[in-house]
Amino acid sequence: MDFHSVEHKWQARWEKAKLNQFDKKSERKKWYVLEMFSYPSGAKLHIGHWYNYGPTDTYARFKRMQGFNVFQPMGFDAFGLPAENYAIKTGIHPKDSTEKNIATMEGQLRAMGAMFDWSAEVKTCEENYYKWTQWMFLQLYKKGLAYRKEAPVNWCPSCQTVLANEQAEGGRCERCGTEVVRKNLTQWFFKITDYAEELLSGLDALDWPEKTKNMQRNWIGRSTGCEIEFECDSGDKLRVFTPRCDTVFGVTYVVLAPEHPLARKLTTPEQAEAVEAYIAQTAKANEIERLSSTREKTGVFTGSYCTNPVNGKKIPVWLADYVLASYGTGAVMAVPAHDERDYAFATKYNLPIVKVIEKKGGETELPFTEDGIMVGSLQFDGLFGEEARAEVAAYISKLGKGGKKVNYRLRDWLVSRQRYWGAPIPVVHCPVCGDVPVPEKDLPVRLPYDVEFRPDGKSPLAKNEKFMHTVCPKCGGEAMRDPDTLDTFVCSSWYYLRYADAHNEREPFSREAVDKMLPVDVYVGGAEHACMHLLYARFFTKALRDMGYLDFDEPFRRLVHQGVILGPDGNRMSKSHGNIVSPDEYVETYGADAFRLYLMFGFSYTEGGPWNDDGIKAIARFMDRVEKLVLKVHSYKAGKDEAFGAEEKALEYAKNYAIDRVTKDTEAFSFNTALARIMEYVNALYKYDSLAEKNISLLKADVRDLVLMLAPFAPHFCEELHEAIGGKRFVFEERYPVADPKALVLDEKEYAVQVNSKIVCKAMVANGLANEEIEKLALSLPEVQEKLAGKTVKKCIVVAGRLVNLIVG
RNA sequence: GCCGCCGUGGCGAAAUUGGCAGACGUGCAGGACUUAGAAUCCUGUGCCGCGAGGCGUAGCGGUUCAAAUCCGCUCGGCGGCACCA
Repeated sequence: MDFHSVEHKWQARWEKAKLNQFDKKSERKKWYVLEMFSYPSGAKLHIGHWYNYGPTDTYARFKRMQGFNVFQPMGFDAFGLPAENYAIKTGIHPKDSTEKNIATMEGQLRAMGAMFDWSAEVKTCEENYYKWTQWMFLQLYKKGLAYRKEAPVNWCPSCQTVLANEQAEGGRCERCGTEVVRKNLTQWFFKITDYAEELLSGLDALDWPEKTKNMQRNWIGRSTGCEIEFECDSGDKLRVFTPRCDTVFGVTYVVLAPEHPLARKLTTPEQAEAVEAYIAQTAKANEIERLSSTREKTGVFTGSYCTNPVNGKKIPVWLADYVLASYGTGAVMAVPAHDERDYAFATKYNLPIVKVIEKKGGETELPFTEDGIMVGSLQFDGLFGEEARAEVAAYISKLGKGGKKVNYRLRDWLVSRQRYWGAPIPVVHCPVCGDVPVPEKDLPVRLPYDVEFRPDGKSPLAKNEKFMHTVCPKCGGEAMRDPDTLDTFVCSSWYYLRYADAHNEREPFSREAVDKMLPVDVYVGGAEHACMHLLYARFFTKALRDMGYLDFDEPFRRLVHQGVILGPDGNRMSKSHGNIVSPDEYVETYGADAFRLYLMFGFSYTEGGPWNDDGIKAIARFMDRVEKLVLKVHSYKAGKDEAFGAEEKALEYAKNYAIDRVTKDTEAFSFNTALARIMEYVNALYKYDSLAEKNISLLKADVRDLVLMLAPFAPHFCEELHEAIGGKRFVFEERYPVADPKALVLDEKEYAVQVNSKIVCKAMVANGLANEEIEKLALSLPEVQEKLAGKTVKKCIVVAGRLVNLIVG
């Protein structure tokens, strides 16, 4: 078969017949299959694209043949840093390079032959899309879910630019190697923390990989504990958070983060110099350094004291940068006896260590951080673990000094980017009215083309006078635009909604379209998005629901992560490893179908693994075998009164078994085993075909079923075969074969016969035989009798359809 | 350090979830066809042993009539989080 002309032929016919489009008028049940959209890079499609989109398309086509009205859209996550970096390097404008890359990629994606519904294509960098991204921002703002505050950015003093975290790995600028410093800027945040609890609890009901759910749980980081107020001699009140309030009698000092609002206020004149020096020193240290747990702890005494509310003891207040300003209250009660960090710090600075928890039935070695029995804690002595904490928390609450509290690690989402290639933040800063959102009717705030995006210390947009100067929508006075753009994760947080109504000019999507097509039934993409994209998208869905634009809670019902195809050497493919395998040459030699078949057959889909050349030849051979068989059987002439005997029955079993298993495996994204079952079926057909006497009309029907069965896996190839054997419609307009349960019931099955759990022999057992009969049958076997000589049977275990085990002694 | 996942033939991998380990495919060996090779087809193929038989799912131990699968410890690999009090 000439694969290339066959691919072109069917792709053109599918296109003409609009076969790949979602049928908005159909009554069939919708099935929304979504792959994570692509970033339009200049390079060609790599194996990762093929591995994500090829097998998932097989799944989509399979659902279509099952009678679902499948919606499988594709688009481009087109804003973002790489295009801008490329522009800085080459001088080619991000818009130009991105548009060019999209055009190239569209062509390649079409050539894959996936049934993408291009009529719903979305490109996030186009006005008709980012207009609505800005609209989303405004809705969140109206709802109080967008706010502005100061936050540090990574700043490279040499490149004069803000760096994303991944560009500042190891504390150095990825481009020039200069040490990155922290700089404070006023930036926009989305209040995702408002949804922390729901984002956490919602995970339970989702059909997602457990691993991913766990990562999100971890990321959200719910911690239950107690807030406790320590009153300072100055009268200031320090609140701390602790999940271990049962250790509160062992507090020997309190520590504030250096950025804590009371840090300077609590510093006594004698300590002022040391404290100022310490604050300056920690401000210099960047985020990465500070977060390293191996770093030696440092700190400084403020000179002030506060009082432990449970025992009235006076304890010193320290500053230390091992306490994070952004978590809990930014202050911590230190219990060196029962916390490793506090222990290390107390040892270094000679602070007292007071044991208040003892190990149940054993030596208590400090620091002892497990649950234990309270000691030296007045009325609480003898209490243990959870009960102890409940009692102490209740007491603190009674004292009016705090009480139970839940904290989350999840931080609000910083969405400002000091970058050019993104959606401008639709806010005007007016000297009179302050921050004023741009009225919806004035959207989009257009991203100007003519901008100096080479870095020189300012946001690129800030240098464009024409863009920056505007009038205040509220008072009409002179005002300035926000010079920042939105994080590209904002764009990708709602694209799956836009697909449903991609050409709507009046709103981001109509309620009707979304009600009909959402939520996404199956979402397939890389596991690297487990925490960011997938969490943000869930947040958007919930926020939009609360604003009345949707009525579902979760955007993605089922989630599947494809594995990673590694280089032949077992390393991740990369230029530096020199191990990149390009799909192109394989597609050229063997065709698109063979290539995707190999990707499905050679790997466990969710595992991936090292690339290996050998398998693709085997796939080509398999396709050859199928083609030969199909054409050969098609050339046969059927006779009259054809026999239906044991051979035919065996063939029907083989077919129905294959259908049954392929259906289940494809549903489970277990493409390798699905194809193994189809191969077995092909072997069975060959075997039957080799018989002298055969039922031709049965064989013809079974071969046709083979073509249907294989169609989602090798779409062009099977269209061609389907046509060759007289198919009048597209193969994808046919129904996927359904297994006949009657054909799956065999008259007899082979059982393993065991004596004392060791296999002795095999025996054919008639279907439906009672357990006692099976036991009798087993006992009568000569191999069993031999083992049984002089012993009695104590017990007999029968596993239906599998084995019989005689326990003798 | 913490959390999670994984470890099965020469290789890619299966195993209906506790029930015949190694499906399917590669590779290898032998054979058929061929002047020869390629392609194709057939047969064999976990390991040890000529054999009967024994041993085998990283290692050790446990539960069970029965363990790749469940439990405990050890070793090795991968992913995530990483001073979150």
